[in-house]
Amino acid sequence: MPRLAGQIDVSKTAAILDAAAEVLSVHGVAASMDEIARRAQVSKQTIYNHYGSKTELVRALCAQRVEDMTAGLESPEAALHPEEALASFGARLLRGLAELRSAAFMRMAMTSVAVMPEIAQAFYEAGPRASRARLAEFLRAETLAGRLACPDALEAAEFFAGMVIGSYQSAALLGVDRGLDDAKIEALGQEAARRFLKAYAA
Amino acid sequence: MPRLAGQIDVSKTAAILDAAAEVLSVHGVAASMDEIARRAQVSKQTIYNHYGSKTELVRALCAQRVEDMTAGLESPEAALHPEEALASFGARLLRGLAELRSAAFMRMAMTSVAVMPEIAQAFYEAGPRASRARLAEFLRAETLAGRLACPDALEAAEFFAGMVIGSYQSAALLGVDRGLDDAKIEALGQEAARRFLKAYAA
DNA sequence: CAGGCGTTGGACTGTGCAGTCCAATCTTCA
DNA sequence: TGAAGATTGGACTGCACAGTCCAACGCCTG
Repeated sequence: MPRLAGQIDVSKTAAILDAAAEVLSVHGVAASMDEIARRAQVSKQTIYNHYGSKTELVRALCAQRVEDMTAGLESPEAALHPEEALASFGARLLRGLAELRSAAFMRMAMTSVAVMPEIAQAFYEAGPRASRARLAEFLRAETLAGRLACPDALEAAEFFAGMVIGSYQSAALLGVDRGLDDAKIEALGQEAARRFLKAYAA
Repeated sequence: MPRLAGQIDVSKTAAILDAAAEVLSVHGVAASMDEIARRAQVSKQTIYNHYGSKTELVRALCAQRVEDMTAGLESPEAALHPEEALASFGARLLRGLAELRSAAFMRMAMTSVAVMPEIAQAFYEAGPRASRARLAEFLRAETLAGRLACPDALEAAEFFAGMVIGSYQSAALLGVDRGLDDAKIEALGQEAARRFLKAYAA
């Protein structure tokens, strides 16, 4: 990768961020800068040239992560039958949780609540809060269309998301493997959708 | 508090554990032994006499916590109307989450997944898993009695617990204050119970 | 070619912490 | 009263890590 004379090497920035993601998701905030530098095949000084401090590096990494989360979030498709739409939305939610990376990052954000509360807050808004908001929007539309009856769409969204996620999130965060495979994820999404429709039938 | 000649002073053991709980729940595993000693009004050496190492101290503290969790766990009362029983069980679940101490400990357990996976596992079993199991038992009984129709009681239990807890757990863990007061807790438990009954009507 | 600037790696500083050591003191039992 | 053993506090060791410094080197641009 070429770079301009005396300009910061952008390819290094990415390498550092990637390495930081790997190392931090394993060791949490306790990970050492030396190890990140080693993993990124970059001198420690270079990291400090790019980010100034460990705190800044973590902040940058979290910002990227939050962006990824927001970008990857899709709303339920109104074109489908509500049960199908909910089932597939639920399955997507669960799949997101099941990713190891995601649990590791959530863990990191939690760890640093005391040190950097804004980061944890950002995670909450981009993750749980945003997904519920999207779902609530869908439920409101379905209610207006007469296919559902959700007087409090946000509460209903929390209920549905909670049903699907159940204790899988706690399990993932606590490193307990509950053997969630694709088939189970689909089945859970479907059953939750079915029950939800019964509870909120128009 | 009296003690026997040359015997470990039990009152100190408790003081150490209390201090450790306070300090660790604020600073996480990063808390220093010196501070715990200061808080317990005990010399550092005494802590080492009692527990041998920081790891052992954390382990003991978690064991105590797990015991408390298990002891405090009550089943829904079958004598009540299922809706009331569920509502009050749900409210209890939420109240448990809302306690700051509980979130801090969960965070601590998560932080140490990499270092002491058994501890995290124990938390999972004593917390989320045990409460779901109790609830499932209740649902099975109600199903047998013909007041509900839960073909898969454990799944239904996860659904109900998930509805109640919603994203409040994530919020608590991420240090986001959602202003859960007693009134809201009651209302949530009630509404969740109502919807659940509709979804699983006999 | 020359000067500027990022990069490198390795040495270095300072700090904070786990865990140890020790001599003095306290508490109970025999 | 004496012996056993726990407690104390403060000094001490060893280590790991954040962050700095620096001299040598490469890469562009003018």
